Amino acid sequence: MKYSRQREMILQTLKDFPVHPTAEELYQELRKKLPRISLGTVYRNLNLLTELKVISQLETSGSTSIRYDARNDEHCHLICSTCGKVMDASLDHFASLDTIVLEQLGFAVLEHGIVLKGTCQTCLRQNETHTTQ
Amino acid sequence: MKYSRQREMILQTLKDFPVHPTAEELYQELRKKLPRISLGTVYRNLNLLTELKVISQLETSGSTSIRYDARNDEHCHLICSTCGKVMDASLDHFASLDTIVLEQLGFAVLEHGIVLKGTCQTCLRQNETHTTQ
DNA sequence: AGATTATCAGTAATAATTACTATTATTAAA
DNA sequence: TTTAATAATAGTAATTATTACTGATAATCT
Repeated sequence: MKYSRQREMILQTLKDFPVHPTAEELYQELRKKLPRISLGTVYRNLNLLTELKVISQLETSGSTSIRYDARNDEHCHLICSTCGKVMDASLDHFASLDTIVLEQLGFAVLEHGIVLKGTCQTCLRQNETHTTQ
Repeated sequence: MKYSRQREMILQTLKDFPVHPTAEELYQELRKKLPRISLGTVYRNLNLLTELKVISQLETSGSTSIRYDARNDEHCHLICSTCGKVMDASLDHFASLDTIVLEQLGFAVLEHGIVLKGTCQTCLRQNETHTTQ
């Protein structure tokens, strides 16, 4: 596997992206720095990096396009229904989960895809403020 | 909203489907009973039923096509990496999860999208048998 | 430097989903 | 029950997301 400036920039831009982007969103951002980069290159490298477990793909119910995540360690995603923000959370919080699944269902968990939708701290606070006024 | 035979059959066929099918898979099965049904009708009704919360869409990382689930009550999916089988599990097993997320992360969970990949009971047993032989 | 070959840009092809339109079928009212 | 209104359909076209292909470019090895 050879080094390429494009691949490096794709990975770096994904890491710097504020939200987990689609290939298309990443492509638009990349074009600012590498105007001649092609969408195919973005896809090819995202797939390659995913295979190599350098990055990962998000669980996305409904949405038709794949979103990518620069983190490769297992973690879960919290999506705020109010502001739409996607937050990362460590899986440490759910350490007991695998044990429960194994004991109660006889299923040995290897990988987690956890997406929780709800209200984030910020939106919860604003909600409180509004209702008490 | 008017009754239609097509919609009824779509829902029934989804319920009877052994695995959580894509729109295309459902379409192929439906054609056996309603040879003139169109793929657009399948999509339109699956979307409609999803909006009405009669059915739901699965969390599917990577895979490019949406899979549908006749269950509308919240539950999680266990996917066996060995045999590919998709099993349903109640969320009761993870009752503590929401509390942990709220206390430790300040996030109020409303909806769960949980997909766990691993080895199912059957494949685990076969594995044991093989290794002890 | 020169040979080898992974990677690229650009474009074409495929797959999944949605939109459009004329026709059909369900419902409600005369 | 006919009739009118309109939701839903079949069939097709269009759109969107992703992958495949090809000749040119650039990284690496000798």
